[in-house]
Amino acid sequence: MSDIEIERRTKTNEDISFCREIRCNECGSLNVVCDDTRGEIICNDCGLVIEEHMVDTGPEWRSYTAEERKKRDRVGSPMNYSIHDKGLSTIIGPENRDSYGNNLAPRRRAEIYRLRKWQRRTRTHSSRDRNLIQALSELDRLASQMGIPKSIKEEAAIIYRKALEKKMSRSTSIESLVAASLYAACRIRQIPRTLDEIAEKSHISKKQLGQAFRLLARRVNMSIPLSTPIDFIPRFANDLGLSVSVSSRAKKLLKKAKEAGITAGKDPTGMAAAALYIAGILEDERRTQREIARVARVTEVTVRNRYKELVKYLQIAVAT
DNA sequence: AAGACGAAAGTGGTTGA
DNA sequence: TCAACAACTTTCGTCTT
Repeated sequence: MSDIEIERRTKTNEDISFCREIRCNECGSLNVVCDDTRGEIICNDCGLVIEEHMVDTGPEWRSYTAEERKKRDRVGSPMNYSIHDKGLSTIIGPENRDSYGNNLAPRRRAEIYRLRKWQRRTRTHSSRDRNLIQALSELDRLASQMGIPKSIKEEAAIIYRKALEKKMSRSTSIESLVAASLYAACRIRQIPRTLDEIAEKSHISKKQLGQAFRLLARRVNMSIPLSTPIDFIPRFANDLGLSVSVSSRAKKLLKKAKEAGITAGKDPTGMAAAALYIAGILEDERRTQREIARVARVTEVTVRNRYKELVKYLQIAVAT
């Protein structure tokens, strides 16, 4: 038991805030923090992930009045593009009559004519903006449905803008590009979602999403770290209702596996699933392969294969 | 009856000529 | 551009608890 190091997430930056009214259901502590970056509520004493996939309750991207605009302090440059009427503004009608149906005076008539002209011009100029409006609203919907924290949503918005600058909207649908940006943002922040999960909530296929993402990674030169199995452990463990000791154990197993070089080239979710399976047995909180395979979105066969590899390595480790 | 195991064939993506 | 290739999935029969 002593070799199990309980990993504690502590208050490290301002993304984390205390939420006093919540009590940890594992140890009863009130030392519970809210981590917006990871989208989780975590007990600071025992490390239990109390809540994840929190719904983002922050202000909307769009704003329609000067007062509202002042409140939008949480976003940076993408906001410039998100202030838009979204097609809801008044359109000056084509008839030269006032609201009573009377003909307009010549001077007034000329004025209205000028206004119409400018409205037409600004509208045709804003096709790019309209793309962003649509994209950002889709991003809002997707992120909120998946419980993605706002900081990651912003990251995704920035990535999307970069993609637009590279003219990626020519070859890729808005939906695919939004989903790919979100996927990339999650990878960058080390709390990966699987392609499957995002494709499911978005209205595109996994294949389309994968293609869009690969194109995105190539065109927008940014470093997207490889997702490691360890990144998936907290989420899967929580979905399976496993205790912290199991996930700590699983993480330890994965670290050893990585040192042994048997994780390379393997699906990280499958790897994470197998580690949790073994850790569950070791910690007497067994879950069936089927249950684990379901939350990790891989097949039982894959869990088994990874599991066999891990066990093979572990026996060597025990023997030496 | 449910879970675990493994073989065999199929699928979609990557790589290197 | 195409074929070889590795990883993963699907399917299904058998063994174990």
